[in-house]
Amino acid sequence: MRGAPTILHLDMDAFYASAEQAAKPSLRGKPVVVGGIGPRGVVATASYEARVFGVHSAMATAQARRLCPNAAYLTPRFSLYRQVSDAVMGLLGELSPLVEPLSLDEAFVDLEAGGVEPSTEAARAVGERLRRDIRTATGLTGSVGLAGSKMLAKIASEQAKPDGLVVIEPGTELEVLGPMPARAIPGVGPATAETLRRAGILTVADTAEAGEDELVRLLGRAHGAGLYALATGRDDRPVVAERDAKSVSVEDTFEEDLTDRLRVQLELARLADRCVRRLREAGRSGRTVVIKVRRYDFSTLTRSETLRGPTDDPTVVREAAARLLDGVDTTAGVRLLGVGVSGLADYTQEDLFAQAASEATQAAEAAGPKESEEPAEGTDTAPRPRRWLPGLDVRHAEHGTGWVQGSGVGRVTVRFEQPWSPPGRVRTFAVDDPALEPGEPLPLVRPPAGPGRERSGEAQPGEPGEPGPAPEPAPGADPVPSPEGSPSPDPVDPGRRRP
DNA sequence: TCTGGGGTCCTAGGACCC
DNA sequence: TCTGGGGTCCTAGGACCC
Ligand SMILES: [Mg+2]
Repeated sequence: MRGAPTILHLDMDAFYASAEQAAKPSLRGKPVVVGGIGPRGVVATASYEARVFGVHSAMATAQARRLCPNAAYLTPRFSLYRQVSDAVMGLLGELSPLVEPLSLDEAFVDLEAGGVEPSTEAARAVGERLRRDIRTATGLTGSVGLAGSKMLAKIASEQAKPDGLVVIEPGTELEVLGPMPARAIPGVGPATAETLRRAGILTVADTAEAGEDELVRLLGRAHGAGLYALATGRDDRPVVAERDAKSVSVEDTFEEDLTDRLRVQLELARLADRCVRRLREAGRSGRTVVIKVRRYDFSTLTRSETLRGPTDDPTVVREAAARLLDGVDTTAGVRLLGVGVSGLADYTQEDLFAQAASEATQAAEAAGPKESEEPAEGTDTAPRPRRWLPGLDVRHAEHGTGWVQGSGVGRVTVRFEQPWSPPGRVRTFAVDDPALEPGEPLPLVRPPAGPGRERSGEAQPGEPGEPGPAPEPAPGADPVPSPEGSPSPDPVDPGRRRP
């Protein structure tokens, strides 16, 4: 606890959805849902316009479509969100060396460690300036909470949403916290809230009143003691700059349950390769391999095996995963598979032990050793068919850059617009039109077109042949409804909503 | 037409060691 | 030897967060 509100929590507003609206002028002010597009997808972020319809994070996309059929449903573009996140985190880094990112769109900042005078006025001024700078640099809004502890800074930013700033003055913690539902405390989720409710504990004040012993009895040692401290306003957790990851994992939910054992083995090997690729990109190796299997009925199990030493060898991880799968019955159908590696070490550390162990296993199984660096046989099946997922960037040889609005029955609908253009128009192409290719996200704020930036004779990214405001689509030029992606032609025009 | 993907931390039992 | 007891590692599962 501090005497001045110098712990800052930043939370970007509806981050993914807002980034999409900033990138796609035709979606501004309209309901936008970012998340899994497939039959088993869930919502990652809904824009505020979509939340009005009851759509929220973690909801099945299918249910969101029922509630809000006219929203634009977009697949996430993490490369864009990471770009924006890097810019925002860079601004935070100018405030203090102590920045603790919690996700792409959230972070704590210790302002005192950055030399900000420990007063409400100074902290507030820094917070407001930060919000302006974020808007200028990214075009997006973020909300800021300021308090004397992490928990209260986070609660303050929640209260500040959207596009606001809230200070919780040190000394007022308990009167602010007391009436709030226990669920408002970070770390109290559905299960804990239910346990507390059954014990008659509904508010934070109730939680504090219950006492530490009772909470430990209900929730266990660590959780009970931790919750008691937070409920009584005691929170001395320091802001710590980013730590090294402790595990790397990859998982996939399949559109339809897998029943064929060979297919299950193949997918698991692919996942192992993807996991190792990520591990290597991070410059790490790991000692424990874990697989995850979610069956048709959503029952989920994990199996793990610890090697004698850390590895980043795809063959070693693939084989460990395959061994672990041997002990799992998958005959009734599998909806998800995952592969993870934990017990991470710097990958410069030798993994000869693990490789030796793998070779021993192979010898025991009388299986000839494989090429270590090659993807598993059959796991690198090259061209999966190109999929035009709604929301993704495309470039057309003649019309410039745009994004996929929907696709189906052999056609793909593209809206040609850029973050800095007026709303653009829609055109439809055959899915295999050679003039159409996947594109990269454009920056949300137009890069300064200073001299020296131009590439020789090439047009600026996004400039189609025809400048100026886009005309309305010609009647009849519109595409057909799509089984995947947004309803065409205009997913969000309220004037076209069905009754 | 139910229920993603990437993580972190905690618990609990058995093995093993001191 | 016990009217024992910690640590630590491994494994499996679960809660929680964004
Ligand atoms: Mg947010």
